[in-house]
Amino acid sequence: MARNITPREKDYSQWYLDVIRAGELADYAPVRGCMVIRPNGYSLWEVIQRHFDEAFKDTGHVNAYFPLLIPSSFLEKEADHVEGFAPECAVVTHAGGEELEEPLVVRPTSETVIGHMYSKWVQSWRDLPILINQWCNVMRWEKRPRLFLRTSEFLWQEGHTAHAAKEEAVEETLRMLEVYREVMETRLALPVVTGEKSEAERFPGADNTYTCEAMMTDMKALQAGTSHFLGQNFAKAFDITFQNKDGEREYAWTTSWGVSTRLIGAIIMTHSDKDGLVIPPEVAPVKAVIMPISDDEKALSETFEPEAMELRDRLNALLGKRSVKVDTQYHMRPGDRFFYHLQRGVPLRIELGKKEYESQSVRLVRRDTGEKTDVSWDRAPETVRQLLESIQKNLYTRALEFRKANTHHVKSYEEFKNVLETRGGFITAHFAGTREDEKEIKSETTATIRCYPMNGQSRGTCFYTGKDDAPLAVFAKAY
RNA sequence: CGGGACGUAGCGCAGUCUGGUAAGCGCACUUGACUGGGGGUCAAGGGGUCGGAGGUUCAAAUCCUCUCGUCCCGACCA
Repeated sequence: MARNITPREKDYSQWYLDVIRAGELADYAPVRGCMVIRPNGYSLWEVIQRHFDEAFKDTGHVNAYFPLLIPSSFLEKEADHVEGFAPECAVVTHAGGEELEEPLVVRPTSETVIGHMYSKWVQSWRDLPILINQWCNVMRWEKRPRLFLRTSEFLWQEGHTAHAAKEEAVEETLRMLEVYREVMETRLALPVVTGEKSEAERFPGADNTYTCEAMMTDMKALQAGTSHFLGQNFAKAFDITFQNKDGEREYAWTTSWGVSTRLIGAIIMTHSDKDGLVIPPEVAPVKAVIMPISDDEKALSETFEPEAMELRDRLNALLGKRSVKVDTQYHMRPGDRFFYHLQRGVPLRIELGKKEYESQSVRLVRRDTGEKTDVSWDRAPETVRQLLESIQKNLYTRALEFRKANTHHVKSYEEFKNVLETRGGFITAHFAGTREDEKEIKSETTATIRCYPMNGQSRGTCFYTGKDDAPLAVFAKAY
């Protein structure tokens, strides 16, 4: 039992912070709302990044970089956009020892600069589509920051595409939503509900916003990624026009989509436990650690350690460079070394001591279940591979089962309030209310519409207004 | 931004009401010994000027003012 981590049931927020501290993922920066992502957190982000980046490139996107500073007049060109972002913008008013003629906004997102550039780059239908992504930082001033979930500065990826036809842009929006779902489920082991956002929760300036919603182990919802169909709103604001095949001038159709370091928060709150961080093997910077154990220094350096190195090399050949490390922290006692890796979420621990050496075997210990397996040296690589797969699968299944067990369908508002209070979790219900109704429900229960699920084509009577033919919605309290 | 709690060693805390003989405890850290397969034992050590600034006072961790930050609740929020 970890003694430096608050039990989850005692204080969920404190548990979350303890996991981050014990796992050395992040630390507070001198500026309020900002965080330092420490090497353990950053290497996790790098693996996550790699999976998404691959998926973007597989779907024809290329990376580019647009600047951090945006003329404030750009934000104002799209009415909803400026209204949505103005309150959380940081603005640079002085530079070079002088007051600037036009203040510069630190990007909260880049639709505007990118729109400006696209208008220069697009002339003909032959210039479309443009499929660009950028990895960068953004700044949205937060009143109530929380490590990884809501910080004033965070790292993310923003894809921005422009298309000649509306259908193509809609298709792109949905394709990227599906790419997100795929990577989140197969790599991060995060089951998500994909769906469309209500009008109230839509991205400022978008016609439609689609989302991936995940359930955390406190049963609250976390928006893990969004994909927006921007219609021609930004094309009109930034004059992104092209000549079509008939020689007519048309506005382009644009999309944007993003996932951020918030995903690290999602991994923590989905998989971690009383002993700290648990990382799914597919995103773990270190998939397994080999621990030579002995009270005899000579045996360690001459026998166990060389054996461990050899096994490491065989495993790395199978699992990829640097996937497996040998723990040579012999100044620490075995128990301390166990906890060290436990708290860092390493999926698999491989013990090699006297007992194993004599029988030419190793002991494998799973991070997710604590289950121990002894296996001979020659069968070790294959078994490790299988166990990692099994851990990956187990984490996903466990999270999915948890979500299923905590999702309830209701037919009336009374039932809605009752379920929310007594059981919590996700609530599915047919809903045809207005924006005001949604607001009313929120102020009364603090639950919001997370999305209208993609695969929830069922229609029914609205639980709130009694109207017929209402679409299915997922409600929950959210981060 | 409103309400509440809190900032004393790397972490967790006591001391603050009743100013002085309070810079203290546990863990962690250093050195040594015994140990060593889920956070071991003993011994000897190092480390803080009490979030910051200003004020009251012979004297401030302690009282007053301002300020910065963290956590919780609320408002707001891709």
